[in-house]
Amino acid sequence: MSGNKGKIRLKPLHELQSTPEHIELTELKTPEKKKKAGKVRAATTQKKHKELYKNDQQIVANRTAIKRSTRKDQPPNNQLRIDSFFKSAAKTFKVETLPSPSTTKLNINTSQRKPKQKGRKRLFDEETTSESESNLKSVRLPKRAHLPRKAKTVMDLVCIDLCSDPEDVREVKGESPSSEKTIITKEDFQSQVFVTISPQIEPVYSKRQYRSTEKIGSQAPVVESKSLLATAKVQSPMVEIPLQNLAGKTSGTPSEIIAVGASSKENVPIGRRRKSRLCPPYKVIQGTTFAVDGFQFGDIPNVTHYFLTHYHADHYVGLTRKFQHPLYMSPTTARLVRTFIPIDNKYIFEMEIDNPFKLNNIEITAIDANHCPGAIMLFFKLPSGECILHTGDFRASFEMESLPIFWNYNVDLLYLDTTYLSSKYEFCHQTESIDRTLALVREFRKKNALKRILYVCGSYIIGKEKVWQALADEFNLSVWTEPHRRKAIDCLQWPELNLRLYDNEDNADLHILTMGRLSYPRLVEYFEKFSSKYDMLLAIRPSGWEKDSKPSYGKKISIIGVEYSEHSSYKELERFVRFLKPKRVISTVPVNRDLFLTGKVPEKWYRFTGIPAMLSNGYQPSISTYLKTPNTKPKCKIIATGTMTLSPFKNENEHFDDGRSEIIDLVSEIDASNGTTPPNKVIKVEKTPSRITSDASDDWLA
DNA sequence: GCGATCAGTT
DNA sequence: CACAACTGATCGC
Repeated sequence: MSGNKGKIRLKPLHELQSTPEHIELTELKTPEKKKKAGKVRAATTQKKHKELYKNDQQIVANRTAIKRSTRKDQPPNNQLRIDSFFKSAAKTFKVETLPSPSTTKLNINTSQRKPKQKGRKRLFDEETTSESESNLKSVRLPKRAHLPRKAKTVMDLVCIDLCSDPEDVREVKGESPSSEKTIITKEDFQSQVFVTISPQIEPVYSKRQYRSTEKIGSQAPVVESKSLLATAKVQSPMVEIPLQNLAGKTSGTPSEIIAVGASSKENVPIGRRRKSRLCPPYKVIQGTTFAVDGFQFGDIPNVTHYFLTHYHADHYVGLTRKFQHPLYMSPTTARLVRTFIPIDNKYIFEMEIDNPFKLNNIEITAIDANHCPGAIMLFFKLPSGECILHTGDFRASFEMESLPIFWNYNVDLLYLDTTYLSSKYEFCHQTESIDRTLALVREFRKKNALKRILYVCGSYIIGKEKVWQALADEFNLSVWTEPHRRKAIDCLQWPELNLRLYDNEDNADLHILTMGRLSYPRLVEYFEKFSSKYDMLLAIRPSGWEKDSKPSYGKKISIIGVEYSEHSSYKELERFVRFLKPKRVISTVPVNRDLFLTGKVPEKWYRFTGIPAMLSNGYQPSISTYLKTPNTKPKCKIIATGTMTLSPFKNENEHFDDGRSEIIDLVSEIDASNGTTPPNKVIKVEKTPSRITSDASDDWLA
């Protein structure tokens, strides 16, 4: 693995210096029109709904379902199980789920629901042998019936508006959060909280209404509102940052906001939508002036530098051409941003992976996040010595545990991607997902050996590339994708992908399409265009939600759902947190689409006595990391048979208390305070070696 | 046309 | 139904 060192490529800071100081923390006026350098949003052209498949009565005949084994102990023959190979890996990983208050909290919704059925909802029934016209229509037709957007009102619905006026909201909830659950009384709300009022008659309820009573606590007010729930949660121990320091300013229009108790029906027009929301505390790194993936909150007070962890819409949301602050990201993400969001290039700064640099006297290292291409985690070393890791979106892996930076520094505070923070989320390694996919497709090809097959694979703008790359390689397929995604892929500088790509869809046997197009009716529609050239279409849908889904095989259209996740599974999360053993953990993932409501990581994962067993064993890369990474060799030093170190061996005595050691760090320092960029200033930190014992790196949890 | 927001989709 | 990450529509400027 990399030693988290090397050179960095940053722009001279003096170019940048003028910007943060002179930017007013008010909203910037729209600049004069620039050329259309790329749209973030897809064109919103009116889509005409065709009548579907009038003559397509025979589509779903002849289902010869190939059963995919979902049992993990019975992988396909051709497949090597990672956790079998590494005997000590996931297999020996046994942790009881704990009935912590947070878990209860998270599962409240679930517990009130009907018993779950397993697996994804089928698009069409397995037993059905033909799909009637009306059936198809019923799937396709129900577009949304739009209600006018202004049609919000407060009737018996009380809306606590978290987002309109941060100053006031802060007063409400800004008290220092206690470590215990806070009970909020109805009076608290009625005396202080503001609501959104609108003059319209028709109430528009969101799909899900919340009765917050049981959810917050028995004494919580009975109010139906998603936002109220959020407000309450801000006081919960999940948010550990005092809001006073972090709440974002917004430009809430006073007319939008009136206090509870005012007459709701006479009403102030809702007017323009609020410009920005209140910034949740986890968007700003404690003890710094850095914001991570927080672009939809206007100019966040006291924030001088912004970071974008990866180019996915839910993370760059709010990032527009008007953005005028220093913005840091990986080179890949930077290429994507430059391609799709016409931000002035002078604000874009690239961080090379594993190469630390300094900003405001804080050392920052970008670490590969094992999410989508260009996704990074951020490691901050504060002048106080405190270390903070922000995972961004990530998929924890054994390989990550090999990173020296995690061995050389204790993580005091962990901002964690808790997307799958529930024990029900368990899925296999990506390589296993791919193996399963290939096996299914191989079988499909065998059964339809004489047929001409058009392959379709679902994808986001970026992400899931490994799936279709494996398909293309295995079956020697030429690939085409939609122009927008093609532009994105070209930014990835991933030669193996580009080798496979063709500009013309007619020359390609594998089409990469937006996930949303992989529904059965849309595939039928899609296939019409190619029906003269192909006999069948096989769609592969890779998603974390495809667990236990069965392939649907039709006469023409077949769909295979593949369990494939770019986020950590529950167990991977737990393992990672236990490995790092941070002092505190803050979740960065909202639950129920409420920015202020995030998951709570079980304290058991990081508040245990003693040090993690792994640390006592010294530095241990997983064997796969070691074997696959020839670069590690220069850093390795065989010091005895059966013992090795991945760190330069310098001085036996310079061990930390916990037995860890530190490798050489090369740090290019940029002094933001005086605006100068010391030419290649390098700070050398040299510390001691690591002790390597065996590769039993996974036994420490047992 | 742009940006914000919401609903709907896999 | 869960979720992430869109896509598409609408609204206000």
